[in-house]
Amino acid sequence: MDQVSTPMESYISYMLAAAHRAVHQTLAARLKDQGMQVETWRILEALDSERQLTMGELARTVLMNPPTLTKMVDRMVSQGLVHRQIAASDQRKVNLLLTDLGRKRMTEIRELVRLQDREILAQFDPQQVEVLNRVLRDLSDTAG
Amino acid sequence: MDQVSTPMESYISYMLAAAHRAVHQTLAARLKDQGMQVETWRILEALDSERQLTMGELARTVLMNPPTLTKMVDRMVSQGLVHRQIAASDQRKVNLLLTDLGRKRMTEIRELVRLQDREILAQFDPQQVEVLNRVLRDLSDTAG
DNA sequence: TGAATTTACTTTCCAAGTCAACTATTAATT
DNA sequence: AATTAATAGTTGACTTGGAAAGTAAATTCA
Repeated sequence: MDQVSTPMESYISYMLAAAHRAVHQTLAARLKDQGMQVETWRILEALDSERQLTMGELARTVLMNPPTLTKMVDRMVSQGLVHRQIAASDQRKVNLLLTDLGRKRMTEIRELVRLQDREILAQFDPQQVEVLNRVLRDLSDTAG
Repeated sequence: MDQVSTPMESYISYMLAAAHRAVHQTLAARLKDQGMQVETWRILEALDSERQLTMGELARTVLMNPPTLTKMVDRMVSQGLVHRQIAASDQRKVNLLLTDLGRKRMTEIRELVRLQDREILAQFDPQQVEVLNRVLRDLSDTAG
């Protein structure tokens, strides 16, 4: 795969898109074998770390727009991975909770993701990894 | 905007997605004011640097799947930004060419993109920028 | 040479995403 | 307290994206 050297590579938005796409696609392919989508796993993972996440909080965490999340959660509910619970404190809010199946699937998939992470990071030295994390974190705050 | 610190941030695929999303969204918002989409601009830019790009080459360059590109090019043709030309050497191939309008729009937008790039990179020191470029380039080769 | 294969691109059909409008609930104002 | 405004989430109409099939041209090979 010889990627032709174009001036495109001088734009950060492009380089980020390219790197993201490559990493996302390999991960997606692996998870697909397990009948799992990257975004679906991300939701499960987020629900595991913070308990009692509302739809809004979750949307921000998993980088989705609210309508997209609502529809994806609908599918996940019908797959038995999560269930909705109206918050007691505020009836407008919806808390999402993992089912046992959801937690089980999440744990399995998590290992695959960590494996890929290790494979990917193995090609860089620790300083590079540190800079990457630092910079990506700062870039994430670029937008509101 | 206080992004809660979650273990999500320990996954590279997530950090890449977050950084990409943030940068993409601010850029998209600016280009939208000019009635331009990021992907549309990317196509124009690619066509400007390499002349006589076929659909397939272009798809790889601008990080799109062929069917998606075909449809986007259809729209761009009807907007008068590009036009198709069947390659003389191989009748299966389609060369895309910038129109005068396409080239004009591209030049205008390019400045906006470069401006944002400068703003973003200003917050990092040169070594960080160098590592970022190096690492993103390597990550792009993660997938085929 | 002509049948089979590969390559380039497009189309089709269906799944998924998005904007704007909508409902319900809570908070703020006067 | 009653009205208005703001917030949380969902819905609906529309657009876009993607996998797989379709078309057509070029290439391989028997």
